[in-house]
Amino acid sequence: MKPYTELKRTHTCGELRKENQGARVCLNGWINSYRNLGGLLFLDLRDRYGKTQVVINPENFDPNMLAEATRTRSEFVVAAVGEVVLREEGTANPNLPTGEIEIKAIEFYILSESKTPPFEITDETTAGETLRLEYRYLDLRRDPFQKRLRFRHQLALAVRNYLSNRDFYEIETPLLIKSTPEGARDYVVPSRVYNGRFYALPQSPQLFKQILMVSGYDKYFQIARCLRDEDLRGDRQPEHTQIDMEMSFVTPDDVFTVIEGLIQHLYSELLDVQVETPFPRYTYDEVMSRWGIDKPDLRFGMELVDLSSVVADSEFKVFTDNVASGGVVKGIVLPGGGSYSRKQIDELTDLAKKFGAGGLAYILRTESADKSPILKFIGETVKDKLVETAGVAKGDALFIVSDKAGRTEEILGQLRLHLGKKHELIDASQWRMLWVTEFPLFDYDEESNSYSAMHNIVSHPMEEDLPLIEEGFNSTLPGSDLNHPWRKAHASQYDLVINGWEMASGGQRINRSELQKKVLSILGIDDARAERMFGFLLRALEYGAPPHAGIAIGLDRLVTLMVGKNNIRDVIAFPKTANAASLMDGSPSVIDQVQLDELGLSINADSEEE
RNA sequence: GGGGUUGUAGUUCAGUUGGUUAGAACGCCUGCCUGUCACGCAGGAGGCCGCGAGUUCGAGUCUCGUCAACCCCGCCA
Repeated sequence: MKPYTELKRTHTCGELRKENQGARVCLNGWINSYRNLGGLLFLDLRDRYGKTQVVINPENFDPNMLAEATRTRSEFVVAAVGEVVLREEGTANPNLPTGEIEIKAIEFYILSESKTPPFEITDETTAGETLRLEYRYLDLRRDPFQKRLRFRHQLALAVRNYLSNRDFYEIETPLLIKSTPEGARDYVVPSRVYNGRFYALPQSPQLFKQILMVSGYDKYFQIARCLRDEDLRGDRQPEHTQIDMEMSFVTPDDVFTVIEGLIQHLYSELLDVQVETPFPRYTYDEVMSRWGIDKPDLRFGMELVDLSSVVADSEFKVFTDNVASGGVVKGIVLPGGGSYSRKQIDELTDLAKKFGAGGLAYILRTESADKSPILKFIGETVKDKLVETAGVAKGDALFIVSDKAGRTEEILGQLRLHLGKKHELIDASQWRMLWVTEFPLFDYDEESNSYSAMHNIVSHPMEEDLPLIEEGFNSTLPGSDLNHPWRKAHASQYDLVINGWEMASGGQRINRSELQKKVLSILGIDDARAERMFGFLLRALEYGAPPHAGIAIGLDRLVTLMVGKNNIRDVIAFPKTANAASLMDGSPSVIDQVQLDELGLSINADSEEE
């Protein structure tokens, strides 16, 4: 066999056309398929650029090379030297860009053999995901994956160009950082030099990008890996990639403008979709009230309708008592739901209970009558008023939940999503972007009687709410009281939502150490602990930190949505399973005793495996 | 941590009320075939029914446990 230096490809498997007729070429590629017609041999070579048919006629063909060609099987890597010829009349393949030509082979070599793959490398596959994750290198060979990873590359490149053209610097921040156990659980890396100490892998570059603002790099971005040791979902992996940004001497409006321009640019460049800007903005309170979720999918209707005042005059104590004690009664209308069966109602009720509802009331409207189990309690008048208020047409169903404020909305929000998907009410051709703003600054936990950060510890309170921070310290109200100043404070914090996916999250950051310390103390972190955990940030804030704001876009999610998939595994080359394992390389795995000794670690006997 | 779904040939699946030798398609192997491109035709090999207990005369099928994958809640931005 010739040395490979003489067998390197002259063309890819996707580029030859009839204009190349007569050229002597050499192709390298994988055997996509082979067809032996009893002498005449057709081999389809594949690489990431396409497929080209090679034909071998045994007449006048070197017998040794013919033997090699005959034993060639799927996924062998081969080199074929030959002449580009026009296919005979009627034998062109219109399904292939290269289908008008073929390579009439002169020489043929096997560069590398392949075992029979566990599943066929085809555009569409029925192989299960477990198998495909174990043999990820074969799955990635498939054309849909080649296209998606190409799309991902192009998107990342477009992001870099767009931001670079607007004076942003891409600056890398460290992967080995200090563990700050706020928010998600850290992935932790033991130190060899300092036995008993640990680095953490970053959940995001948050604090480092703020410090870059202090350092004067007033427009920063980074396509950054972020790691979180939390349970997985279809839209969550232990490591994901963010388009992380921060700007100084700006307000949130400036961030919105940059992001809207970037998103508009990406959709236009990559999908040829023209997106309208500015994106609509809704406060957190408004989206929770209208859609019952902080990331509403606006591609379909079914907004929540407040029915509290309508049922307040009814005789139905379940409703009236709830409203009297501060609860709310709300409903959603399912178009065409008037024909719902007993069984469908029961299923939906079970689902509502799963989301925390005590029960699910309903009114089914048909041409002939309105059916409802609560009719005898609420009476015709209130029923008609409900139907009118909610806008229930004949043939529709009204589903009603009566519960505490907040929970009612969340339950209905989940039901709305469920019904929207189930009855295919979602217009998949739409792209609906929106901003959600004015999140609560703090979450209050009833059990531990303490505050936690709704987003993160560096969120700047909204300017008009700054007095509430001070008032809170002097308030005599218990933290559980909804009127406590701290519970009324909002953060200058915003999310970008696209088609019901939380696509980006950001905010204006605290740039004065005094305020930062106050917020930390509200979160139950005293000065000593604050110094231990965030001392480096607090100190940096003491040396002239400019007003700054930023955001991070979930790159995996954005790509997933743009390529029309619904799981981020489909746009990540080497993802983990739902149990955070990699089936391909077998991580996580046990390590040698030698390694443990060097790190000064020992494994508890009861947690040891194998 | 909790709930749900699934696990049978290399792959995707079927498998009756618990009953004799567990099937199909694709893939794989062998032979034939000189214009195929989902090539065709003929033949063949291939099974710890995820794993472990239990019930039973008898278990792919029923029960319990366990493992794995997927989805959801908690968790997470």
